[in-house]
Amino acid sequence: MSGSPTAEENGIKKGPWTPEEDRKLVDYIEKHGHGSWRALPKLAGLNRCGKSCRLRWTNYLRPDIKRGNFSDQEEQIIINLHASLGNKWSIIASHLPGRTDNEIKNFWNTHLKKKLLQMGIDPVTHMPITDHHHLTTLSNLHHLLSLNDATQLAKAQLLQNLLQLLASQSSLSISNNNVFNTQQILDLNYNLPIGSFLQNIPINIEPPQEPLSCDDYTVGTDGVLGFQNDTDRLKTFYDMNQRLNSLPNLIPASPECSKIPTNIENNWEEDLMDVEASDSSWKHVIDQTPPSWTVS
DNA sequence: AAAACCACCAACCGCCCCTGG
DNA sequence: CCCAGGGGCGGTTGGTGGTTT
Repeated sequence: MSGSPTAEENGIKKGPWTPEEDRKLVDYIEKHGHGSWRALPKLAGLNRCGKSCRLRWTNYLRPDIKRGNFSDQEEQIIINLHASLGNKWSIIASHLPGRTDNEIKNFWNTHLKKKLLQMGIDPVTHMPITDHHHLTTLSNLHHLLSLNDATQLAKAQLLQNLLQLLASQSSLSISNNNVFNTQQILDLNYNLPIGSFLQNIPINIEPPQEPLSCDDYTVGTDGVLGFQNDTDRLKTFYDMNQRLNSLPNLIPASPECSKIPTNIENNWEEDLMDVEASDSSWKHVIDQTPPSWTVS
């Protein structure tokens, strides 16, 4: 193949950066700014290409880079933003101070994608996966419960959808005035782990009688809190609840399958999968009804 | 204890788009 | 309109460290 020589052919170094190279790059940028990235390596005394310098600076050496694991809040923001923006990593990164697009992309590919798939959510569309062949969690349920008839499969499917709906955590919350409250939305979206939300999940909710009052909350400051979806979600939640309750009870696969979860917290979905399922265990999850949940 | 396997992540590559001259 | 440079993105690689066999 002909063409321009590769970096290595030009004697340009590749691979991991040494502390010495890092120091040179930082020193130069602190004194002169980066200017033209193409010109920088020579001026800074680095045997690297400009692009490598730029990536090293923006992804690692920049002073405002945040280190460490992603918080639940950051994770939720990424999921929410990805649902509305797709793979716009730089835009997503702009909502997470100190995080780089590359870091977010890696985190998405190694953690979040897997997590969503395990929850039965398509990481591309953020919609529940309906293809049975790809519903791994459902197949786990199937195996767990020894489901062998259409009714139980249907119930498991509905339950799975319900879990997905809860997992999508939504912005559902009701204030004393029966109006969604911004702080509640933010709490739910950004501050509370999913498990906390689950503990307040109502099941015997009434269907919305009319469109929710949500003029002020259509879109959050980051542009991701679409309220129409929340209304839809609430309706869907209600509908699934009705359908779920109308189906016969699940039958435990064996006597050992009758353990009842005593506490479902942050890792509630894992708990659900781990605990050998029984009707009473589902009921425990589903029947946690807050004192006053009405929507009008 | 050692090899094999796996998960994670920094870094790279090639392509594309945008912008300014 | 064309071109060059900068920057963004998807996909991938390779090193490292932890876990399993």
